[in-house]
Amino acid sequence: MTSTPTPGSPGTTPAAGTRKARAAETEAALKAAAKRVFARAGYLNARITDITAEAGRSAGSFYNHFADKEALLESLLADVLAETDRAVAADPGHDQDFSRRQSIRWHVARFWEFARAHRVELVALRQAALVDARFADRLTALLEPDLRHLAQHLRGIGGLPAEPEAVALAISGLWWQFASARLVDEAPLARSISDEAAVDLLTELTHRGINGGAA
Amino acid sequence: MTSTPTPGSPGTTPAAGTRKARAAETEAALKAAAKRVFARAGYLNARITDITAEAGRSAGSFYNHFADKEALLESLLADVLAETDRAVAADPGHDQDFSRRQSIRWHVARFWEFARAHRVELVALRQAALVDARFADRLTALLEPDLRHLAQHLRGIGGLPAEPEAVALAISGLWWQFASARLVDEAPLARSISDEAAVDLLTELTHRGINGGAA
DNA sequence: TGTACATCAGTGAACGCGCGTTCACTGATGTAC
DNA sequence: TGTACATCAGTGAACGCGCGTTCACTGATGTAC
Repeated sequence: MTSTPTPGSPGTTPAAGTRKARAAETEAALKAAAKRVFARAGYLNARITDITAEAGRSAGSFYNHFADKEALLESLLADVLAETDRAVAADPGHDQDFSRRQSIRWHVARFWEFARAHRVELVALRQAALVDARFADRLTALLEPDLRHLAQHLRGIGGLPAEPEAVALAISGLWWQFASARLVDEAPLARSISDEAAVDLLTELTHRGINGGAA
Repeated sequence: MTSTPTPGSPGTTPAAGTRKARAAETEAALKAAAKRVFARAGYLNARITDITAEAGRSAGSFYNHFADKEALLESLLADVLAETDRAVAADPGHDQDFSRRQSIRWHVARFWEFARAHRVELVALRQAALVDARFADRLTALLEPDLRHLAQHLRGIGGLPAEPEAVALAISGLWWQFASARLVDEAPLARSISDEAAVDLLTELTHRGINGGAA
């Protein structure tokens, strides 16, 4: 062989104990720590030194991996999107007919899983969006495909209470708000509702709202 | 109050306002300026010097009237509550029967007026609640009576999709989320909807959700 | 009524805290020959 | 294979920016007599 194997071959996991492995380990530790700190204190309240302390690293180490707190959030969001893309790709073509309760329930359940799995990142993004226009745009961009997807499913259904886009906005808002109350705010009222009951309720409200309650 | 005339604009007439009148004027100017700054930059991004500059006062003047930015927000919220109490007191006993579309529409319209009139303060409160547990409690306390009121109206209606409290939470969330999208976020989709259409849509979705779409 | 002093609202430069960010340094890993 | 040097990840004390907050000062209003 010409020399030692190049430690940085793209796509391969670096051998344990190498520099790159150590660096990757630290980066992962910082991201995991950030999620815990965000969950505990909120994104806006989280200090960089909170994150490094939680990860058991020094303050300066942070800047070997991220330019600032915003870059770290971007990195977390990229992970979410990558995972979501993988999940979407693994999905078989789903039932498009929103006049059927089963079809609605499938969509609500997917949404609920997504919100539950990524609640920390989603809440952090919403907080960041309040303060930073760039993240506000990112949030809009994240939500828009879902909105269009929903509106698409509504097109062609008779007896909607308004334009498909407006109804989609309202329905989407209903889902997000309820998920937020249930998964994040931990409002006492919301906590007493099981995940299944929540999905059932959103399904039923959506179905009635769209189809006028006709079975 | 003495019989001294209230002074005119500070620049033109350094008129003989009493001290208290001058102080009250400055306090009002600071509050009005704060609302404009909050609307423009958001509560969290607003610096105290932004507010004093907008009000045309010096930085130090702020502390003659408020201990800090939080105290100013508290003061704005007190105004909102006082005004709301007055409006509620002026209200005749309203229709309690949520099986009637008209009754729902009345409640939605009242809610919409409230959200529209006080959107700046409400958004500021929501932002403050993200960062400050005291305001989080205040927000919960502000919303709770409405929630209970709503749940009360739902009790006794047959065929609800879930417990009255859960349905109230979802319905209330729907209203808030939609009002927020329409009145605050200025999402392009939401802006194309008129106030009346918004109230109609929320009324219809609520009515269908509660009553299963039966007219 | 006029005069002298007290008090108050407002001013803005200066101060200082919190926290993000830097940087000289350390020890370990990689490379050259 | 061993040796000397280069590079890198990590460290943590120190630096400095932004912004809230203070405070000595000013001019105007109120009060005492």
